[in-house]
Amino acid sequence: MSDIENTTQNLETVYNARQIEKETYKFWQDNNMFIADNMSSKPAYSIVIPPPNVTGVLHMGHALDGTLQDILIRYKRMQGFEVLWMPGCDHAGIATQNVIEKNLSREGLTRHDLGREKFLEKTWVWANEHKNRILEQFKLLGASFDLSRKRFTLDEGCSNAVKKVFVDLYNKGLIYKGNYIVNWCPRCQSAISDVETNYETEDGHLWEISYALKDEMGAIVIATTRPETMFGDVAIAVNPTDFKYKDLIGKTCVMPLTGRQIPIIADEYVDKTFGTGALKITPAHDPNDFEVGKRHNLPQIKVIDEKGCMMKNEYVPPQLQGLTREEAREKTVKMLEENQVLVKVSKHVHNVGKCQRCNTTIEPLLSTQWFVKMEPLARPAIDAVKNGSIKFIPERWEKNYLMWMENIRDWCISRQLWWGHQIPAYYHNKTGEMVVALENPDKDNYTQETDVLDTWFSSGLWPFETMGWPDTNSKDYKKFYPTSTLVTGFDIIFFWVARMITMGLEFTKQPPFSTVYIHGLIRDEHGQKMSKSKGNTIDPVDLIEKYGCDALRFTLTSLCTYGGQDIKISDEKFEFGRNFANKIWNASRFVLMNLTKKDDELNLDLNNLSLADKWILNELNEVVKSINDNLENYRIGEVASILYEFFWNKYCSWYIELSKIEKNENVLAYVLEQFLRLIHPIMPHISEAIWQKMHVKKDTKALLYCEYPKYHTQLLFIDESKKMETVFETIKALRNLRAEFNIPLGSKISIFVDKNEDLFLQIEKYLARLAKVESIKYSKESNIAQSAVCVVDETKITVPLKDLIDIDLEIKRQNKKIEKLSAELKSIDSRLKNDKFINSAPLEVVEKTKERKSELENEIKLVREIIKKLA
RNA sequence: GGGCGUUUAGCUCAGUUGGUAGAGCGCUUCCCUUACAAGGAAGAUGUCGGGAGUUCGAGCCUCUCAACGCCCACCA
Repeated sequence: MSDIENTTQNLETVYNARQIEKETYKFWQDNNMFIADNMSSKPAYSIVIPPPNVTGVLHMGHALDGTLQDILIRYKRMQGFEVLWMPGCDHAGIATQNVIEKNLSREGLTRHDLGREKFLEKTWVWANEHKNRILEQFKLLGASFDLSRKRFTLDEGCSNAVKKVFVDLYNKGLIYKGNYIVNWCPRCQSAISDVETNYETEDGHLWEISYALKDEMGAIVIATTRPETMFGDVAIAVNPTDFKYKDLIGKTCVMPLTGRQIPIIADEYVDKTFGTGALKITPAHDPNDFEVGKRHNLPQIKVIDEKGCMMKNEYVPPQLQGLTREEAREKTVKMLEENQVLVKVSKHVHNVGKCQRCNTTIEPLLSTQWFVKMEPLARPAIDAVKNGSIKFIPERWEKNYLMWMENIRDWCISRQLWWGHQIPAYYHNKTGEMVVALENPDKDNYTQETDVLDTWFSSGLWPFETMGWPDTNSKDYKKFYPTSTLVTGFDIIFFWVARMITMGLEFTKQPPFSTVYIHGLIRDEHGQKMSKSKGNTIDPVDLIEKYGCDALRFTLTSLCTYGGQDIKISDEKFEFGRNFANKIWNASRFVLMNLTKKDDELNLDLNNLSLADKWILNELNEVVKSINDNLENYRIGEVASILYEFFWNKYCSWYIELSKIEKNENVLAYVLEQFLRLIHPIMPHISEAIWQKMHVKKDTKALLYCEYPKYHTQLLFIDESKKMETVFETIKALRNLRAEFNIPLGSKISIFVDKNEDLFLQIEKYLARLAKVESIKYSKESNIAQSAVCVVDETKITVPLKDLIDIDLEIKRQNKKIEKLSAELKSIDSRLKNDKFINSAPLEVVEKTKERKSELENEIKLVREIIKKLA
């Protein structure tokens, strides 16, 4: 029939995860199995990877995120979709520039020593060296992404897309340049956006400073947490309804230390109850003051520079000029004290803005920046989620997204960095006239804007810039855009997801994806965020080396809950996946060793099945149904536990054991093969490797391409399944009895049963092997004087124990059972006696309860009789 | 200030149409039974955070309180 090559091969005795994983991944890659075909007639399913930073190394977050994407991709591939998982990296503006600058500083250099061009050259060299590293690491996860399409947010295609988007938005009036107060990081030397600013609670002080009134006695006392900014004050503001200060509004006061004169104004923004109820207005260094200043047409006086130092200008006292913010604060306070204008100092806890990248305290600073007007872009992005064309899973993130979108503020997109997309605006060298265009209109006379764009500006275009946009006729764009599912953590919903949605809708008129699958964040065993500085990171590469990639994937998957809770991990947790992989290997090894037929795939003869065969097929069928259902609904953790339970506790513990008694090779192989398909998305390597060894019909080249199992009604065997459950209960009861009476497995037992003769005849061989039952006799009445008895499904199984029996022990055992049964009966009884239950509960439930009642009553009756006879 | 999440066995956590609780690890006893000791068999363990309500019936729904965590806002 088949030649020797087609014979199922045996598996190695020891499961060497890493070796198998390396070989298997190479097999897929060498055969180009991850390459998407944009001319395929199959329906498309596509995912774009959240592009990891070029600076990055693989961490547990990637491992989880990558695994989940790969599971979806592999599942859909097996379902017959033409899948594309688009890989790539992000240029990570600030992060990368920081790395290069740090390297330079070791040589005692700054980027300015090199100049822009040289610096970028150096950065490109570094980026090119590193941009493959992280995607190479993703391969260790078994990622089935299409590396032939690998992209980079600074590559030519992305750069063109960025330029086009910028110019279009500008022409539509949705990008503007202006002088505004922004979050300035004195260390990064750049503006950053609101979402890149984190607030930390700090212990500070509230200083109350007296400002003397001009031309009259008296003073007004203001409260501030930042006295060093006072040199930029342009007014004192009080609440118009504050009677304390009613008479002062409109008057002028004289600033301490500098003697500059500023007006007292009224503005409703001022909180009467806070501090002294009087507020100094410093528009150049506080966002709220900036607004107040604009309302009252006040000047803006800058006293702190881009480095966070006091400026050298007429407003700052000479002895403070050039000092850092911190030094200046200390000295200012001292000076105020000396001048006896410091009225009060109190401790004050407040929130201080920090740069997300380097944790430096943000300086709100007046500067000229580029902004995207978000409100018009947000509206369709809100609608898309509200009308369901984009769905979040879990749903609760929708609310989060909508709340942010509905209160959206303009997005500061310019960064004073060199690494990134240089803004396509050009200034005339002489006139200063500005042109926003794809190309420099005249290289001799125009100079390009030096600012670059926020990194998230280009990643916001990721789903379509990677598909060939702006060429909407490109094959990839037509086949794979819009993408299907976006998989990411909740921490970048605002940074990334929201921006992709706004940009996608604006420029492609379609939502960039239909589902956003949000998973939890990986934390350490104490629930702390993992970070290098805390030293609590776990390296996925180490875990893969130690436990294997499939073990890592399975463990992570099994920890995913439907609600997307954060996942706490520790090294030992991965033993769970390792043990399961080992179990799969060993069970498969047993099956393969026992296959004699050469051509056994799917030759299921439904007319020639034993009770056990029907049971396992029925179980498998139920599993198939529920796995498909759960995968469609992103309940991936559930999928892992269902497969674990089925394989370990059904297939291995029972079916394989039964097959040692009575073997049906077809079923044994069929169930294993189907299981390998089912587990493949989660544990791709081990399943593929075993499948390659067992599969003989090679009509499909790889498990990766096999059809994902489907539910079949002809595999429903409900009655047989129930019977098998009785068999298992019987075996368990007998084993329990053995354990309780300390009967060694070596000594066989005989049993008497009073019912179900047909079934017991059928399962005699099972009981013989699995419960060491020597003989089964049938008798309505059995002498139980020297016996132990178990009752399974109302069948009385009597086990004569001769002198072995300890009657007291047996009575105790039976009484324990009565107790358990009675407790249940009691509660069921009270339910059934309640007319309201009978009337209002569904008929089905009432019937079920009644059935259970009669079952319990019978069992209790039987056990009572047993006790009576024993006593 | 606003919003969200969590609180279930010693530990880590599952538990979606409401029908008196599950897994893994750990623990106890026994077993190297010819796939697997990273294994097998048999067990023990919970007033499901507190309180109230709806219901015949609540871990699950409503309200309330408490503890912990996160996000947004940013009263100087």
